[in-house]
Amino acid sequence: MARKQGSHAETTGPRIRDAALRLFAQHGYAAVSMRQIAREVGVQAGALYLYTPDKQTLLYDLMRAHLEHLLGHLQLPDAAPEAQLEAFCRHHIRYHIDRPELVFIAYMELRNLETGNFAAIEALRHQYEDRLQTILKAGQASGDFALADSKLATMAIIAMLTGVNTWYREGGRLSRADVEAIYWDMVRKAVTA
Amino acid sequence: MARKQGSHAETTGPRIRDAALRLFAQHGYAAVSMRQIAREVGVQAGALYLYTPDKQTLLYDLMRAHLEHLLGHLQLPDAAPEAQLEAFCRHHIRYHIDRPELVFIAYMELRNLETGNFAAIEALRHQYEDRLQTILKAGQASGDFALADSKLATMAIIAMLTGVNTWYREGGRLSRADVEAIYWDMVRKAVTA
DNA sequence: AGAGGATATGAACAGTCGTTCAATTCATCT
DNA sequence: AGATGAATTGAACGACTGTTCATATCCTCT
Repeated sequence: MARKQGSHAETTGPRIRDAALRLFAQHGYAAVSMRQIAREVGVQAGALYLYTPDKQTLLYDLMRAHLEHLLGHLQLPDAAPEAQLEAFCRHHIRYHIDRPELVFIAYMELRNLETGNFAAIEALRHQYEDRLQTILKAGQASGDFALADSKLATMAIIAMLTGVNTWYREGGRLSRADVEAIYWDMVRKAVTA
Repeated sequence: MARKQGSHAETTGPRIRDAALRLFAQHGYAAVSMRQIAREVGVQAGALYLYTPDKQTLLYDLMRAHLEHLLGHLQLPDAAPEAQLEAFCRHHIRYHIDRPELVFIAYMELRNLETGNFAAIEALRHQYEDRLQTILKAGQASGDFALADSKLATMAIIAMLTGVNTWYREGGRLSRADVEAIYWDMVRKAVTA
């Protein structure tokens, strides 16, 4: 007994990642079984292993793709620190609003990564944080920003911006442009001299 | 076969909650088995059920106790909005620094609560958020604060402050008083007119 | 000394877990 | 038409899951 329909090799892979993403975000990595993912895709559990070596890699690939995409799309203008910071904030919020499930997983499931995978993801995360801290330090040096501690300010800003995903829902009271503007205003005031 | 030593009724209960707290925080609720918790306490799995009706209640009780404690200890001075906001921020940071594992669980394991338990926890969380939003609205009314949106500012401030637990480690570069002061400075600037 | 209750054990239950693999089906190519 | 190989099934593996319960032990009270 095998396939009931034609071949689906090109679509099954992405559909597995989509289902895993959705289910991991909803119930958590540990609470989701390979059989649940398979059912969602409309396939038997064994078939998943044609597309991923194991469950752990399924999680790791989702997280790595997310962080590489986040880093790759961060384009900062060759401008003053304040303009760079604005670009960073708007990029961060926009990206997070567009991919709530990926963002959620990348933060929540860190502890379910095996040692080597965890280190790789953490390295990417630090790269991203460093981009922000570099901006803040430049602003300190130029006198544009007044910060007691650039590392702490980095973490505070990222936490604040990422928090948008705890409440923002598409079609709500505020548009994405509103949200960007309001958050940027608070960040600007918090760091400005 | 049964107990090897004397009775431990008064200590076993708390030790189970401690072990559950630590293990849930480290590996996640779904990834921790009752047998792991029992092993940590030095007891067989069956004995856990003398102290909790089931695993779910173990989680729920931890989260409820945490939020009730957080709310119960929030004493705001009868003063101007800025002084109230400072008290709120310092309380929040202090509380979070002191109980990183409880805070972590209360946020991360929301999705593992059954419907009724989830609603109860969410109600407590909203109560806490409302305390902050009330301060912010008062500041808006008095002209002390300049906020585009008090609800959004509430969420932004809480996210920023809670983020302290992603990086703060006891005995690190900054003292708890330093951290409180730096965060409060950023919040004050972000909301001030 | 003996009874009674609180505390704990350890085996058992039925179910689920991630993963493997021989067998099977289908599309494509010759 | 027949062969090839990719795609998939479904059964099976041993291990582990939360929970229950008869049984056993120890402390306390009489």
